[in-house]
Amino acid sequence: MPKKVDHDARRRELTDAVCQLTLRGGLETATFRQVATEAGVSVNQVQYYFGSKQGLLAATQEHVGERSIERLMTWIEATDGSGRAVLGAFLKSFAPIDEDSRMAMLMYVALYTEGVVAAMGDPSANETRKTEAQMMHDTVLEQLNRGPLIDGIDAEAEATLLTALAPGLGLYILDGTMSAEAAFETIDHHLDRLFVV
Amino acid sequence: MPKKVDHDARRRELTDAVCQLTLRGGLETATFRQVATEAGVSVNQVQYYFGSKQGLLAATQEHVGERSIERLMTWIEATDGSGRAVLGAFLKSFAPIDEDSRMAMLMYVALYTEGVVAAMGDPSANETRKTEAQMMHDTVLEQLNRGPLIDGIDAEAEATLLTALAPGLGLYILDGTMSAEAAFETIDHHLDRLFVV
DNA sequence: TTGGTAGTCATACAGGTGTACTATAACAGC
DNA sequence: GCTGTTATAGTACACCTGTATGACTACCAA
Repeated sequence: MPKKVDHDARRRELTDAVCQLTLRGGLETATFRQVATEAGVSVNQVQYYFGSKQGLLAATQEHVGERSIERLMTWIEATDGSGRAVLGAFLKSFAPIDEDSRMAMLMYVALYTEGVVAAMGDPSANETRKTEAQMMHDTVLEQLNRGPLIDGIDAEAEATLLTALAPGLGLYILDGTMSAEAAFETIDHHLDRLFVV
Repeated sequence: MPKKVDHDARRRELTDAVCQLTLRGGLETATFRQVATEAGVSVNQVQYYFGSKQGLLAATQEHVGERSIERLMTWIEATDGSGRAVLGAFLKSFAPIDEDSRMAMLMYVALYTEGVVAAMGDPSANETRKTEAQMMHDTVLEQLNRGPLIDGIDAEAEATLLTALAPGLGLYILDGTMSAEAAFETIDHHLDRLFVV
């Protein structure tokens, strides 16, 4: 048997380079040559581990998603476990407040357009996104249903609102239009209206 | 004096071609040659009217913004003029429900990343965006203050929430995750909570 | 009619792109 | 130590990018 390397680790180094470059100069600067230079390897190594540019970007998207989930977990672990606290943590985990989360959001937006465009030509290409959105909605709804909710609150409708609110606020934080504190206040203020204190 | 052409009209034809191409294959397919072909003119004409690629994209962004404002006006004119109705129209005008508004939102997202990246290197480059966000917030707040609001409603906090909610919902409509009807219901449902009926 | 400028086109150029290909180095098993 | 597979590097290729340049056309003022 020949030389053995940790493929996952190598791949992650390279997708990290993609993120770093995107953060500095946008997705269009993440070329094979730039990625290779950033990671300190040859151009061919990028080909070798991903096959094509599309493969590289797909893997990057995947890795960013995984790290976002990890980040969410730490947010949740820091709570008291109540429905309201877990929900708050979930929503706030979307906020781009440090380099990691900024990068995640930026990458998501950068890859968003081509995803939408691709979905127009081939609707089945959008199934992953739909599934994720459904999961997000369900998660929010689940925590809402743990209550206790104020009388007359429509959990389903609130879940839809919160599911859209969180990324909306995230974008404003990302572009420097809103402070993270203001966004968190907005979330808390609205949760105050839903949960019995 | 030599031949005279309507520069604004020519420029708009070309930026329209950029939008059309972006809608079909993403912003990266909107090259000088593709734009020229789409508009049925020579490559040089694009140079002649915009000078550089950056000039073309900047003009495109501007034209899309202008058309969004026009679209908003038609939404508002269709209302009874009450604070609640105008606010609802304002928020719903962000929804990408036809080809025009879909294109506007897609272009906005496509140009968003480089805007954010540019703002990192040069914070002053973000002033326009900040001004627009402030104007949006003020507009929402103004209509809220026309009331009549239910007792205890914090208009300032609600303005921030609605300002983030509208584009958040818009993104879900754009990527096919949510129907426009569901988004409108979400907006109306929340406005019901703010305004006295 | 004529001159001069605005507009238009075709083409050239230097540089960058993703990818294919070939050759070499490193290592695990025999 | 040898062997065969994996990993890595270097390079070449065809194509596309934005931009610069020079020639040609259409028009209006004189």
